[in-house]
Amino acid sequence: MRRVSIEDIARQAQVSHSTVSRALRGNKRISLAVRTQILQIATELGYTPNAIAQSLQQRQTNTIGLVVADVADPFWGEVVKGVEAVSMHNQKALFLSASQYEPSRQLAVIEVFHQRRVDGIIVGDSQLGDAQITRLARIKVPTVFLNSQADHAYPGFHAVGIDNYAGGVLAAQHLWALGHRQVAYLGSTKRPASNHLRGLGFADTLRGYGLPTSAIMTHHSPSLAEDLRIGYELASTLDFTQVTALFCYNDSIALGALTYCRSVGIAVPQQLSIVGFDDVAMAQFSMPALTTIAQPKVALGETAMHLLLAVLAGQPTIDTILTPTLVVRQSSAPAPKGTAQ
Amino acid sequence: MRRVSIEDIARQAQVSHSTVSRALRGNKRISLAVRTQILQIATELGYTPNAIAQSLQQRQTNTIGLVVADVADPFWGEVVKGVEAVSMHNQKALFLSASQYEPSRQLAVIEVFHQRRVDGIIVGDSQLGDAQITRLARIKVPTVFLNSQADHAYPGFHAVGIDNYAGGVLAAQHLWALGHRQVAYLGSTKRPASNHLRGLGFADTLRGYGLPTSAIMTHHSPSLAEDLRIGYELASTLDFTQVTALFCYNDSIALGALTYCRSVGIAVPQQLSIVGFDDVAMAQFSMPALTTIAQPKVALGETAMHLLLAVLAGQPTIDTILTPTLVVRQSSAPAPKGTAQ
DNA sequence: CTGAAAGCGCTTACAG
DNA sequence: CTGAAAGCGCTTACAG
Repeated sequence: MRRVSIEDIARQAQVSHSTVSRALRGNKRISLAVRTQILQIATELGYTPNAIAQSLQQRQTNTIGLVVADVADPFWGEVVKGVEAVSMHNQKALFLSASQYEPSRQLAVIEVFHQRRVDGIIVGDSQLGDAQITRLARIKVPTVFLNSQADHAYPGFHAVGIDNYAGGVLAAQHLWALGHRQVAYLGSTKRPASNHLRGLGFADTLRGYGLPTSAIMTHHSPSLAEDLRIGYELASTLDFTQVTALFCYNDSIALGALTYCRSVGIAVPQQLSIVGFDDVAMAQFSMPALTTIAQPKVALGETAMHLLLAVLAGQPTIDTILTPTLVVRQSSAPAPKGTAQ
Repeated sequence: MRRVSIEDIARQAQVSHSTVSRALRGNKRISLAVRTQILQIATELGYTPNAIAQSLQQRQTNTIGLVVADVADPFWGEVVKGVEAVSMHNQKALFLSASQYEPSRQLAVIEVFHQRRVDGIIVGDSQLGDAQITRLARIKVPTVFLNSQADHAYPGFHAVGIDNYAGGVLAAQHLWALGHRQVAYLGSTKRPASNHLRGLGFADTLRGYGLPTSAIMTHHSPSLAEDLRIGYELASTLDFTQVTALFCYNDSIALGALTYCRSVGIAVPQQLSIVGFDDVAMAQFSMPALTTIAQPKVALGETAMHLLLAVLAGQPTIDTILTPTLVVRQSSAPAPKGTAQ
């Protein structure tokens, strides 16, 4: 059951396989007559070029590798969508692999991608450490980091991300303006860097307004459960006489917290305001609809892919930090009377 | 910037590249001495085998292509997760592409996968027509259909899916037992086959109980918007004096409908019961939590991949239809007084 | 135990 | 305008 190759076409057309190759690639030096003949035989035979052979010969596979921590995460689903769209549009095939938030698996996936000689790699939520980065540098595959979770930048590599700190600032400004003076941040342990920055932007800003650090609580769960559940459980540990507003690492955590509150009769936003992050599809459909710090998710994926394409094309590039925006919906409202200082 | 090849290793080790190849693959006919020496040089040089060259030579790429309609769909996110896990575990790399519910793009993606000589393909929500199937048959790539949306089976191909009709039956039984006698089905135009079967199982069962067809409404939206919005909009067209229960194509549509109901003050489940399909993560966290027909989403993906692996291994296989289960939560309750016949 | 040779399916510089 | 040759980086049957 051999597949048909240019050799087969050549035989039928009584020409050399070189000529077939040229005709197929639209080389104008082949006479129109033989070119059309070859094209016709090719369709008759149901010929499909072998991209593997082309890749080997051209030392370029037109293939991109994408590694994300979790494919089923609603945020990453949108990001992958953006990456895939641009990838497809530029005739690059996309390899997808999940790393489950494990740094060792991130590198393992990258090694596999390299074996397959992908032209470039996009890694989401990178937690690669120095040793792993050294190895990556040695591999010399153009790489762009998407929302890196490393504690420092990776010199020599490209990155696109969101301004997490600015997002935290936005949440703080919003909640402060509504009169909230006792707040909590529900964070995510799985994503150390963005978690830290969101919480920091939030706390710094409130402290800047004069709020004592003691009025800003921070809660993290070591659990590896899904975010909705983490949000629910974190909320259940809260002392609601001490907080009037919650800022959550992301919408899933916020939605989980919201569900807990409703289940125990805490009115949102009358008694408690909740602000999420990401603006996933569900944020518009919760009751109340979620106030959130929106990330341009699809654009983030598109931007990362465009950056990578530019790198591959040898063009000069600059890293991109997109800016989040505040989307006010119904889960946030003025602090309940008597709580403001 | 050439990468290091077995040729480079051979030169350093003063042996032929054949010997290097053998040593690297653990061929026991190579003496231990030279084998260790070669292995060491390989690591020193940072050698990574070129899978492209191996693929060409072995006429097998250890690569699988997966085409789904929408990566960001919460149901498919879970399914992809299952496919990816099994794929990774069996050292197959996974190509991912989105078809946006367009049959022409499904085939286009398949053609690209074939060019790249994937060993097998999994296509989700297939809407391939006869002409396209003819082409696919000609390509002769082992293919398994995951939740096919074609109106008839594809003879000669493999399939795994859920028993949609049985799911509709489950919903009907549940709602009937609760005393509902005026119901509506909120369907999905984007997935014709499963939509039809879910609605049919639902309606057949109720008719079997003696409910007149006029008491079973069906609503579809031609919109290509996201499911949450479709559910919201479909719900807004309902005459709630004529329905006490809703069965929705999936959880997203159900969640959208639920949001609409809450926004206009219709109490769920007191005035209206809602049953979804899929049991996505969010179903447990809506208020009220959603009663739904659960699909084993990750298992569906895993099963499809296992089936494909069996086909590739030349083992005998049988198509699999998984059975959905009813998960009762808080969005369904006895029909309000006075509505039962 | 090891090497020389052929070949996987292409592309392209070099001749003619 | 077309062909013969080399080569991309491997694997493996055939000799020795």
